[in-house]
Amino acid sequence: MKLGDGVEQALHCVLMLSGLPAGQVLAAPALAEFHGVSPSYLLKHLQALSNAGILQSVPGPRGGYRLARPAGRITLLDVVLAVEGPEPAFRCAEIRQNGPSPLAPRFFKKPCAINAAMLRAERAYREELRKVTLDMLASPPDSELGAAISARACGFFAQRARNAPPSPSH
Amino acid sequence: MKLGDGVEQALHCVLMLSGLPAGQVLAAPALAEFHGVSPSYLLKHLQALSNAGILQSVPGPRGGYRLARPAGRITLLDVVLAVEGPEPAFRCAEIRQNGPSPLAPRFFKKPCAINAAMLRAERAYREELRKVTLDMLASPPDSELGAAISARACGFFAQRARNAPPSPSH
DNA sequence: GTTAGGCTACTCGGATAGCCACTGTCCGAGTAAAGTGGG
DNA sequence: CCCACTTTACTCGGACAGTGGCTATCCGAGTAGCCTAAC
Repeated sequence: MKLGDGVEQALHCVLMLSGLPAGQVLAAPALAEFHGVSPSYLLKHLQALSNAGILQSVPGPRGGYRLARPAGRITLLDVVLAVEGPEPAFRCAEIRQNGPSPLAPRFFKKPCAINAAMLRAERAYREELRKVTLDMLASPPDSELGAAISARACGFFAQRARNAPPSPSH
Repeated sequence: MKLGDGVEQALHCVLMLSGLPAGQVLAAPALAEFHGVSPSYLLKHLQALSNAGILQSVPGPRGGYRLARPAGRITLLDVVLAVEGPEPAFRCAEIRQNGPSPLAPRFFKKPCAINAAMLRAERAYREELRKVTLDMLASPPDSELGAAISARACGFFAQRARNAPPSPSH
């Protein structure tokens, strides 16, 4: 049970993009520099987020990435599934069917109790992630931490954010 | 996010051992043959379960494995953690500290909101697995499926199970 | 017949190669802006 | 002065190697049972 490091990068990126002023985009190299990670590798995950419909990519010069829908409608589960893939962590190989005296095939229609329990646990995991939307993760601006984060992000936005078509599609 | 295949093997093995009559043990080759998996590889995970205190190993001829405590006191979480390791799936690398304008170190005392949310979700996952004990997974003996499973296991026990010291230690 | 000794065979335990997925990187297709020449 | 074209530079997108962990395997340490031989 191990999540790739790209998940954290993707989460921080979408969280940062959630604070971006409307009508502006941020390029992948800027995001990579801000987080101190490899631009090429981050681009890989940004593509996955774009393909999943979470981010919207604007090609060409002054292009970049932007949230495809409001932060309140993007959950942590969306981001994790987009990066890690939708398949569940526990995959039952049905080893009951192996061995010298396998059960009759008609018993295999329903998943075994072990598989059911594991999937139920993973369902709880995903449900917990589904409850959390991006706007919940922004630190309260009245706190010292929130103010510092906002200041850092705004300063970086003023330096690197670019204007782009307000809503090109849909 | 992916669990190793060994988890399923370990779960099926402990579930089978939970139905073993008291005072008997089952050897690793027998468990491997019953489930149709590699004996050497299964042995690796049985060792992990033994080191975790879930199974009890009896060395020598007529030796084998047995549950170290009643099935009602063994949870799925115990087995999963023994095989996969105790560290959480999401590890925050604190990439906030990277980049050109990192936050002040005093803000890093508390984990970021992302890390907190991910750990909370994983906590729910583990809590769900902790609720399920081995005796809950045994199919009800009055059902057709339960009867078939019991018959298969008992037949295999009569063929491969061996007597061993009733309770050597503790 | 009984018993002590040695032997054998079977078990678990840890240390050792092989392979796949994640990590990290590169170059190509596409596009908006800027520069340039002509009208 | 205005406009259309070319060039440029920057962006995203997909295809290509490197490495760590899971997969699979082997041989060694230890022990219970069995055989043998002496008493």
